[in-house]
Amino acid sequence: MADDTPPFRYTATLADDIELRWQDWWDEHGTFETPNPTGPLGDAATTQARGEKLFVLDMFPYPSGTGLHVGHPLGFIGTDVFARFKRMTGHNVLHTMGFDAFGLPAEQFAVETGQHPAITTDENVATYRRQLRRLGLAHDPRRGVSTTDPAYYRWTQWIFNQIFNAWYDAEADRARPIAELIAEFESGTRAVPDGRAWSALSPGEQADIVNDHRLAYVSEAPVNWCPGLGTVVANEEVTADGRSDRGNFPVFKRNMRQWMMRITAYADRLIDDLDVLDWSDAIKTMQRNWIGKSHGADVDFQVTTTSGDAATITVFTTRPDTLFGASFMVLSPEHPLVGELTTPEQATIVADYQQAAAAKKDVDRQDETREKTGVFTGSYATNPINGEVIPVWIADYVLMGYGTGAIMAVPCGDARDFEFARTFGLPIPAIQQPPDAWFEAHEIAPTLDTEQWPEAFVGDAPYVQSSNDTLDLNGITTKDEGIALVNAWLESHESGQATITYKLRDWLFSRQRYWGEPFPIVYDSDGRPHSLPDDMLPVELPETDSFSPRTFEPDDEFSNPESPLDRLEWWVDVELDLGDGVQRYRRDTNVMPQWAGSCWYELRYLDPTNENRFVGAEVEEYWMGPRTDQRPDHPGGVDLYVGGVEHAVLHLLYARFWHKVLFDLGHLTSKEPYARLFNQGYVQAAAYQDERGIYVDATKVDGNPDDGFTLDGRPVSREWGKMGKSLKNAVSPDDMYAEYGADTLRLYEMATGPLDASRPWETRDVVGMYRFLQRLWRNLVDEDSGDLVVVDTPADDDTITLLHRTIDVVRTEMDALRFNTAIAKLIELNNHVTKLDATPREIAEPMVLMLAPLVPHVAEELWAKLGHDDTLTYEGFPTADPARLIDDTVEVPVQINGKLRSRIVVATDADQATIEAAALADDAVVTALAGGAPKKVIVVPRRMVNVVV
RNA sequence: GCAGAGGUGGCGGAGUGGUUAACGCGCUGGGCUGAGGGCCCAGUCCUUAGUGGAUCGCAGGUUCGAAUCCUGUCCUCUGCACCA
Repeated sequence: MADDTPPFRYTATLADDIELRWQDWWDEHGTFETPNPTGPLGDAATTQARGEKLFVLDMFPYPSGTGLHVGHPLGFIGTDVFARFKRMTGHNVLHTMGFDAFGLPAEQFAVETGQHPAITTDENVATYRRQLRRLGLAHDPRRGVSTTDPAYYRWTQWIFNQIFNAWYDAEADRARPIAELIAEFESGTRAVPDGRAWSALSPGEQADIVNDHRLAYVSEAPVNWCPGLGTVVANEEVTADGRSDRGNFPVFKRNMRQWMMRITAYADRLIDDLDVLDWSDAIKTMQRNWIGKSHGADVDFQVTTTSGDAATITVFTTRPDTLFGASFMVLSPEHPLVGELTTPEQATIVADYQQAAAAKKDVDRQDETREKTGVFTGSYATNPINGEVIPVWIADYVLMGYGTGAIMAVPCGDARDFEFARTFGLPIPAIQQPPDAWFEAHEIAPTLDTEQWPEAFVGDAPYVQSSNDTLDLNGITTKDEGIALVNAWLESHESGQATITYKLRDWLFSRQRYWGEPFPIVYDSDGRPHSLPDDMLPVELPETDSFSPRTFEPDDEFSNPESPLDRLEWWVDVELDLGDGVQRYRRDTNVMPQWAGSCWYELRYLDPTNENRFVGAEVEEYWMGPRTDQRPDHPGGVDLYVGGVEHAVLHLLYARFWHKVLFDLGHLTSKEPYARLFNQGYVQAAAYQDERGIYVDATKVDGNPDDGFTLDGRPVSREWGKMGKSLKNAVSPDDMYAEYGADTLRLYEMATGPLDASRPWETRDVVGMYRFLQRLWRNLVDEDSGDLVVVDTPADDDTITLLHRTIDVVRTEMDALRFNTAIAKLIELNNHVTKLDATPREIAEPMVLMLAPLVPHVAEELWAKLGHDDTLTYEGFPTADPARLIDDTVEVPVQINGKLRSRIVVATDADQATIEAAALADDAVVTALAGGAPKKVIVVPRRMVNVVV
């Protein structure tokens, strides 16, 4: 900077001074502390005075070791602007931020640096807090919880116990305390599964039955074992190509004894309640797809095993109406009946096929482009609906993990079955008459001879060749009707039943890692789990230096998980009195997955210091209770939740599940955690790769799109990607603070586009918003003296009108989270003020207030210079005078044949005839008419006139 | 393949039946300033320079009038994917 820069110009240095000063002021005055109606943070009077409640929430940030980049705070700034705006329009706004600090990446970072994860986590959190504070976010600092704090995870463990000590009553369609289940067994109102009397069971047998009902249960089941991570992971954490979400290691299906959460009990409610959520259809669709509910039927096919016994193959189908077209069956190679159905002649070929299928990686098995493969078992089954004897095959396109692991193949109506039948020369009977248009599209004449069909017909069409002695579908045209008739027939003939299946599996909840919440569970000498009572919580994570998990070669499928906690014999072995006198127990050595802490954090924000309850009942009802005043079916929950789409199925599904359990058990009044979800876009940035395809540091690249890009003289190629460490294109907010200040950064991020759109980061564009703030500053402050230059003389009429129009638009746009257009309007107003001889106070004050949510520091500073001695946080947002929104006269475009030819000025309330007369008198129109009469004149008052000649 | 979102100046984006292109960046010229930077003004599709013409992925259509509505088509992004 040169010496002659005016001392009070709005420079980065001045911005830095203003911003730090106001951040301290806000902290000292507790400006952003939000009162609760009651409880530890209770202040009923202030709560009342602040106005209607509003809970604004950002997705729980995970404090990574590399600190923030400018892409992270996009949503944080958006929620801050919105929350500040709402404070100024009479709302009691709750907005805070804590940290999701447990989990794999924290632990991996700790392993890399050799530091204990507790230390690195604390450092990372401190860095995040510093960087976020520097942005001027108006968070209530008292509520910023961390999941790694024992005072926090004490309640995470308490919630686990609630889930453990609950079961799902399918009849009541809700979770209930496990004690009520035991009471039902004891009283005999609920029958014991094997029919014996409850009192006849040993205590151990009783415990096993009860444990089988719990919402959190230990089970030996196929799980995703990831040797590269040394832990099992949930289905949701496995990518489509069978690798781990974190680390991209191979994942293997293995039977292991693990903790599961019975999320499947909630499948229907998780789908149905999507209807009452204000979420995007895209996210709702993703959740529905993940839950994957499909209606269909289980159909029983009778077979005779090679040893002559009768057996039943049950298949699941969504199209029982096509049963008449089932011409063969296909079992998964892993299906338990395969052995008994394989004839000696086929034994070798079947065994070979099974072996080949087992050896295939999931990746290969899911490659749909490959040829259909499969082998015949040698056995035949009977189609229950028409008595046809059909061959039983095995093929790896049928998966054991879905439905029953067996399908009936209806090749005429299913693309895969069709392809399979063609490949192996199996019959393809037609059971529907496709419409003529279908044949035309395939350029063949209509025929039921499927030999001529190029592919399966999938859709609604009249059934043909679909009848037996007691059922006739022929002529029926809708599949719903067909399904209903076949289902009824199957049930009355005891050959099957209507049923529903889900793709959703129970949630695998345990991890063999160190950096997570320990389970509040111990095992007795029989190996049965017991939850620890409240007064033994929290179960603190034990101190140890050996926090690294045992990991394996990523493809070492048959390795076994070893939890770091297993090694801590002093901690694992305990003597406790759980009611039956002091006994020895072994602690559970798993830890919870990272999702646990984020399943309920929004509830702890409400009442972070409550030591008696995870959240006070009245506090929860105040902040999250159903807003039936807004709409009758409002489920309750956070008023605005902002975050990226990447959590569409993981976090959002898990959190909804926990919330519903807590709701069922009577701990909450809201039945959903997040009433409104808004998905922000991402900040993308140019990333560069060298000739080897390795990403290089984007800040060191020279060049431009026309001449190409280089690094140290060598060419590099450019692409756009999500900003982050892996693409080496991160820009730190610290650099932006230093160069322009936080207000400029905030403004730039909000101005580059609507909040839900992804946008490229261009550091060189930031200067535009910096200049805007400089012009704003100069309109109010003398750059040489620092004195206010605002005058108390009234503003002229045009300026006042512009002010009110700006207020009108800015209010609407901010309320709708469209900050980019609000900023554009404010720039226009400021540009107009720039042209005035002096800035009238009656313009300056509302302009500063309107800018306050966006650029709070400079707004506070100007507000103070304008003579106010308190923060503007709770000042009323300016209100537009409706009379100022309408002019006396209006300029109306005059079109001739739809082309703009002239403009006329008429009174705003002029009637059609007056406007038409004025238009016809216009020179351009007179010329165009050349003395003739117009064919037609269209007049839209206040909008336009169109003269057709 | 299926589903969803989207294609607007050199760039990010406004505008969703009525004056197309708000606001910002970049670029060009001029002015102020000792240079730099900054600020101010004008311009930035074509143009024979006209109160001219074209234009919102492409092609049709509806309408007095289309970026906006409809049909088809191409492309991009996101999600799902042998799910029975």
